Amino acid sequence: MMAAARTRMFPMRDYDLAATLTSGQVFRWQRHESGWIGVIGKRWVRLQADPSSIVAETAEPVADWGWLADYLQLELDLKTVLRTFPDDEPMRAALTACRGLRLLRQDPWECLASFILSSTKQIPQIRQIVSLLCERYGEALAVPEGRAPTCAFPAAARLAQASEGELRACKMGFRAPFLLATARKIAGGEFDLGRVQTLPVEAARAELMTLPGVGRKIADCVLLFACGCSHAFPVDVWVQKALRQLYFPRQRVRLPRLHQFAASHFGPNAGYAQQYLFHYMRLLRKRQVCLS
DNA sequence: TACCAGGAGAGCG
DNA sequence: CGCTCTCATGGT
Repeated sequence: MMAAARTRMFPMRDYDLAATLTSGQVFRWQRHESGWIGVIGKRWVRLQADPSSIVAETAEPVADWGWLADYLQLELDLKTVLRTFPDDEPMRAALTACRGLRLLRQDPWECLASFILSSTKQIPQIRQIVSLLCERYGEALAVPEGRAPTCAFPAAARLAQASEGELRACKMGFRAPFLLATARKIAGGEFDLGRVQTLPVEAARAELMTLPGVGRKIADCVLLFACGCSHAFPVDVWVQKALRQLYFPRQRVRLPRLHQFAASHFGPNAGYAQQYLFHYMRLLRKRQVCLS
């Protein structure tokens, strides 16, 4: 048994931490000097990546780092996942552009709440809303000496006590009543997020979609980013654009057909492939990738 | 200024 | 069923 320590080095290859933390699956990580500072559960965490390892630092000594290995999915063999992607031109381009991109394993409530806030918002705005929410409703956390104070993501029970007006003051606009109603269903025990994780994907999706403000896309985000359903394939405006442009050029294809195509074309880790397409499209827009 | 953003839900024919 | 409109807010 290793002694409890505040830092730990994990040997790791093929892990692009920057791409992973900025690819629109999580909204709280901040680049700081040469590393990343964020919160996992009720722990302040700093991550530092180099080509062969990830070094983690916490505020208080840790004996069992399993929670971090789980969050970062350190034991996942990326090459095995990538081999299940279809060998077509769009995927090859996305793979080249996004080498080392990973999927995290998030807390279901934080993921659900964050994506309820995500609808028709740009990622920097989602980050701002989530930041305000944590600052105003989250539990204060221990941080190392000299570090800025930070808070946990607020529990459903805490948000359930807020008023719609207070939530709107966090700049979430028309999403406020959705988040509030969902928080109250979960806090009141009317909806069991833990049980959803034990259901087959289709049943879990249907269950999630009974929550206010949760449609197909947000349900799929929770399934993929928090429940480990690597087949779940969230289709947002960017992924729609990617699928239409790359796979159905000059055709009129409706959303249900895109879902059907995605489910059959991208294999058992379709959701993983989806994240590569999403990130690839964003890199293209920012012109940070070569087209040829 | 006009348009768009990791959508969902309601109303319409 | 398929389409359109609305819902806040901030960025380009």
